[in-house]
Amino acid sequence: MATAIALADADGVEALTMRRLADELGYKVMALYRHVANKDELLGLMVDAVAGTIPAPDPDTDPMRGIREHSVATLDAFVRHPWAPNLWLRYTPGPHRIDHMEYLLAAFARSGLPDDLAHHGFHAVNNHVLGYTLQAQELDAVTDDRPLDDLAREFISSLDADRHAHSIAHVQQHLDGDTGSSFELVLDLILDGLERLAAR
Amino acid sequence: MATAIALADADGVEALTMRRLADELGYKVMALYRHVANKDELLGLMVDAVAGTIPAPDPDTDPMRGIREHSVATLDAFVRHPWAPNLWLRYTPGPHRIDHMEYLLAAFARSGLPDDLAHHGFHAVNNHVLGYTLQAQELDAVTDDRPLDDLAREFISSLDADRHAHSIAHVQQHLDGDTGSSFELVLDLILDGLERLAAR
DNA sequence: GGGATCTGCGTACGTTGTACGCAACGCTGG
DNA sequence: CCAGCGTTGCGTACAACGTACGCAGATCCC
Repeated sequence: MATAIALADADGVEALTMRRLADELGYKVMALYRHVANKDELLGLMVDAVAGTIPAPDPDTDPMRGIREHSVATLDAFVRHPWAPNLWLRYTPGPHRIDHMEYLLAAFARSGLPDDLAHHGFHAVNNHVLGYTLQAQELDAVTDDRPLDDLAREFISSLDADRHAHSIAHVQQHLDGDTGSSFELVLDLILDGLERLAAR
Repeated sequence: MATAIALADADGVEALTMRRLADELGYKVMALYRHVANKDELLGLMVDAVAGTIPAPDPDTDPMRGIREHSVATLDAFVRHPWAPNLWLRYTPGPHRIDHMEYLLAAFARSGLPDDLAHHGFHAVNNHVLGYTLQAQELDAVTDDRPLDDLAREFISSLDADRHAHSIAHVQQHLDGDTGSSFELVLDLILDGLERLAAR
């Protein structure tokens, strides 16, 4: 598992072939099949292993604060393992992912939000973390080893200055780096919004 | 393109092979390569074609309302083409996707939000739509032709009733169907939150 | 009417996941 | 101590895939 994860981290998940993994481990391909049923199972286990590295905040920190920390920790793991978020969705949760899920649900349960808002909140936070990472990866993935700025500028100049003025401005904002990360801002938007809804 | 999309819709994107597509069209494999450089380009074009089917609301509807409608329309397209959201992230936007992006950015520009909030808002909404669809698909994808309810119940009974009480309750809520879709609720949470931030 | 360009395709290759069955090892009960 | 059995590693083999390459016929333009 460790080798497989290291390999995927280093060269992308598409570089993780059974042969390559076997090589790396000093075995031959078919030996791997004594330990996993097939590649799919391997990938599922890898995802769950990543989930296992996400630390759950202390169970008696303030719920909303715990949710925040938990989300940031998850984002962190996804940044470390860029292939993970995509696979995350493709498999039935393994034990670590269940714990991951359980923590978040427990925090929402302690938050005092009414049941249905807690339910939606869980999904909202999950979506946010996952969506945000995927979107961030979009940029990385597209850049085939060329500096991102170059690509952005090239993209801009491929656009029609009139018809796509806003798109140009938006990319320009990224280039100028004058906007921080949306991640925590939007996360707070969601959490505060939930509390405000509950208060009514 | 139409055939490729139909194929992916029907049997999943993994069933879309160059040979299969050629067959379906009544050609042989290598003929396809006169029209696309490689499979990757084909997939990119498919995604852009899907983006082209997403109707943009009238440009002078109220901005926030336009954003809402646009998001719902996008969700709709993603539901129709479940393979799309994943690929969406993997390619530099083609012309239709740029228009799609441009509409959303223009609406935010008209919304009166300060620049940085508009910038974050754009990402927040994109994330939400994308994340929400992906999450929804998780469920569909996992179900290998078995009724979803069965799988959910099986999942529940595989959990430890004490350690995973919240997870069980959450899945149960889904089974009972007593919570509506989070999609619009959370979307509004984000949009309202942005306006509230701006008002301060 | 003759070249250039476009379109379809046959053949072939390298890479991938994995089925199948054999051999060597180590444990365990008599 | 040994027979038998489960476990582990692996060699061979195959089917499916994306696609490089080059030829042949059609179409278009001057």
